Amino acid sequence: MATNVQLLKDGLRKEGLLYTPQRQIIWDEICKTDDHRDAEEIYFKIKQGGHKVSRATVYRTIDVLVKNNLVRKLELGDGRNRYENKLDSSHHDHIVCIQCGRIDEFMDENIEKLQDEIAKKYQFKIVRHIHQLFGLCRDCR
Amino acid sequence: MATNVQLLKDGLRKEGLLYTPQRQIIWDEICKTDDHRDAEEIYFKIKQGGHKVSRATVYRTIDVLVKNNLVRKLELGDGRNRYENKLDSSHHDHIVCIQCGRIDEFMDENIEKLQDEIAKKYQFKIVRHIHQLFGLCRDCR
DNA sequence: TTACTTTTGAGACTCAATCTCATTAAAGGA
DNA sequence: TCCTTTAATGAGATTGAGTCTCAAAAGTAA
Repeated sequence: MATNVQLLKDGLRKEGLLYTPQRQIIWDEICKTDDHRDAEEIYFKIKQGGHKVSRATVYRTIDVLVKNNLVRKLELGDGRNRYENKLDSSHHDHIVCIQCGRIDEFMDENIEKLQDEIAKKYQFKIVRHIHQLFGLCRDCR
Repeated sequence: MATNVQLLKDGLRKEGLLYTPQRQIIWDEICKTDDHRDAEEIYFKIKQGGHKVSRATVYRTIDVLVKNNLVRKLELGDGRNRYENKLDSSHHDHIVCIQCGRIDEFMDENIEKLQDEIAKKYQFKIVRHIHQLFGLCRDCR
């Protein structure tokens, strides 16, 4: 956990933000699992853990972490954003089971390259992308 | 517009739903442009056009049209879904300018194939996918 | 300590989307 | 045609994720 503390401190300093107990609690909670959880879940887990951090602070801090590349934001289009820590931070996209909610991660060098070509063709400077496959996983089909 | 009427009627019949003036008005409005508009925009355009259709009916009908493959739903992750008619319905994905909101369409056979391979590898049966590139368009970079 | 800045918390607020339920319209007999 | 049944509509209430407000608390620097 020690390195995680430093990661957070560095990220905050870089933005000119203060290091606070609340921000550490939130960052710790997000680092606890590799799940893809929404803000509400994270908020309640912190509450359950006996810590007192307000909902507003959870949302605000998650935004900070996303901006500072410590957390990846997952937009599944169902109205709730999910978040995952980027501790083992290789880029990947997601394949989601519409039945059971299972989320797997995939990464394909060739797709990434093709994306770059598309960007060039349309003269866009890409800053991020979303690539999600939705379907039935092996247990649900 | 004649064929559009038939498309709607067929789609509705297939689902055991009734053909109604409201549904026709909504479908007409969506066919009017190739823009990517949100439900609220479509609702107000109908209102402006002098027709009276309730917001609830607009939302409900759009859902029906999406389910019946007459309309494509675009989830950009900004809390508002966009819709476009699938009259000239070749599959495509979207490249979005985060500055001016411009939305272009792209399609890459190779990416589609790679997706299929990923699905196979993870043993998913894919039913839909989202692939969006976000960045700055040539006018905004 | 003092003066100043940033962060936090509680709850109000926003806004797209959904739900409720009484009313209205359509379909299919007889 | 009228009657019965079923489906759709409209107005407005409700939901729910997320944001905003602002007074209080905590941090910073001198």
